[in-house]
This record gives sequence, structure tokens and C-alpha cells, in this order.
Amino acid sequence: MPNRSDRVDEVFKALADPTRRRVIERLVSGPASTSDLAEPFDMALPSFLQHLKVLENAGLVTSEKSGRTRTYQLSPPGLDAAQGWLADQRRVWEQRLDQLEQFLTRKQTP
Amino acid sequence: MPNRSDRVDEVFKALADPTRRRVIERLVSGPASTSDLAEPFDMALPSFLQHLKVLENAGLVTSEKSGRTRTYQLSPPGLDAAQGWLADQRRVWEQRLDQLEQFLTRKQTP
DNA sequence: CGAACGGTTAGGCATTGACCTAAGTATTGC
DNA sequence: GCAATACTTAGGTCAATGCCTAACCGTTCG
Repeated sequence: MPNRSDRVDEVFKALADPTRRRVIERLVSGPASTSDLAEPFDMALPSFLQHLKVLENAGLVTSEKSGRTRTYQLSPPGLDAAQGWLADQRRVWEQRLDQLEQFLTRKQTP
Repeated sequence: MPNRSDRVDEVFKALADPTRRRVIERLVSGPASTSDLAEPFDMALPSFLQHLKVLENAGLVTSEKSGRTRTYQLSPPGLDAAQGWLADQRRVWEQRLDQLEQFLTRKQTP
């Protein structure tokens, strides 16, 4: 059973590759088939398929096969995992800066 | 010369490892020395140093050596790169959903 | 000064990741 | 039915990653 950290792990790992990020960038504007997605890339199809698998595994995209074509689409909850972690860090960071500022202010005007 | 995609690449790659994320999580609450950061991890120091190098390379942290201790601190612009990319995708995604909604609405009440 | 401390460098080994080619399977169109 | 289409599976290479131990360097303290 994958815990939260594992999930975040896979999402960031998936986003760490430029090919996969370009796929996401393509999918935000709407669903597409395997070969549509593969077309812009100078890469053998099996290699490209692996990237799609990584994305699907990370929960960033979903796919469905109908006939002989498979269609992919974005799965926003996947991106949420990454955004969530980043937002958490920023929250703590800003809270700390606030405390620091308060501390410095009090020090100056006691 | 690293372009934008390379930078985003390194940031996501850096964040893809749980050890490195825990270091960030530690650093958001304030600077710390190498050994302070290393202490919670059951790992040889040289191995841990590599993680710190990855984080610094990605621009997520900065460090400064004084005497024999090196102090690390968070560098928020690094996290911005990741947040920026994610925010861009969400923006396009939401714009597309809006257009889709408009399309469906018009179709229903022409 | 000399030992202990904090960090660094060098090198090695195992696993994973990104790519490939070749050969499959399951639709679909003529 | 047979060929083309759209993916899939199997296997193989090569570089990058994550970890280790051993040995080293500069700083501080008794």
C-alpha cells in the first residue's frame, strides 16, 4: 500500500523528465491518443510508451482503450499532490518569516 | 547555459527523493548545519552530502562555510520554479474547462 | 602541538532509468 | 480474409543514481 510520501515521490519523479512534462503540457488542452501524443517526439514508440506508463502510474493521467486506440487524459488530482506539498512548505516558510519579523520588530522597539 | 526546462528538470528531480524532501521540510523552519541536517538519517555522511549537493545544484538551498561548519538555508526562488510550472498547467487546464463549459452551454441554449 | 571534530574527496558496486530493435496481438478497412 | 493500423511485449545496452568504505583536509580546543 503506497503511503503519501511514495505518491508524492512518484509524481515528482514523473515530472522530472522533460518528455513527460511536455506530454502533460499537451494534455492540459485536451485528451489525445497514444500516437497523437507520440508524434512530436523523435523516439521509438515503445520508449515513449514507458513515459506514458510512468505518468499513469503516478496518477497524473488516465487512459482508456476503445478499439485499437488508447486515449489519454489529464488527471488533476495527480498534480494536486505536487502542488500540495509545495504549498505546505511555503506556508511553513512564510509563517517562520512572520515570526522572525515579529522578533526583530520587538527587539528594535522593546 | 541551462535553459528554463533544465532548471525545472533539476528542481523536480531534486524533489523526487524522500530524503531530499525531508531536508527541505527541515530547512523551511530555519537554517541548519550539515551534521544537524544529517542527524535524523541512517546514512553515511558522504552519501548524505550528495543529496545536499543535488539540492544546492537545483537552486533549492544555498550554503556557506564558516570555520569548519557549513550552514544551509532554503532558497525560495528554487521552489518557485516548480510552483510556477504547476500553476501554468493549472491555468491552461482551467481555461480549457471554461471554454468547454461555454461550448456545452451554448449548445444547450442556442 | 596533537587529538578530536566537521566536512570533503576518491573510488567501487548494485539498481534504476531511458533508450533501442524485433516480434507480437488485436482492430479495422478494402 | 488479408493487409494495414495502433499499440504491446520482450529483451538488451548504456549512463546516471544512491549507497558504501577508506582516506584526507582544515579548524578548534586542551
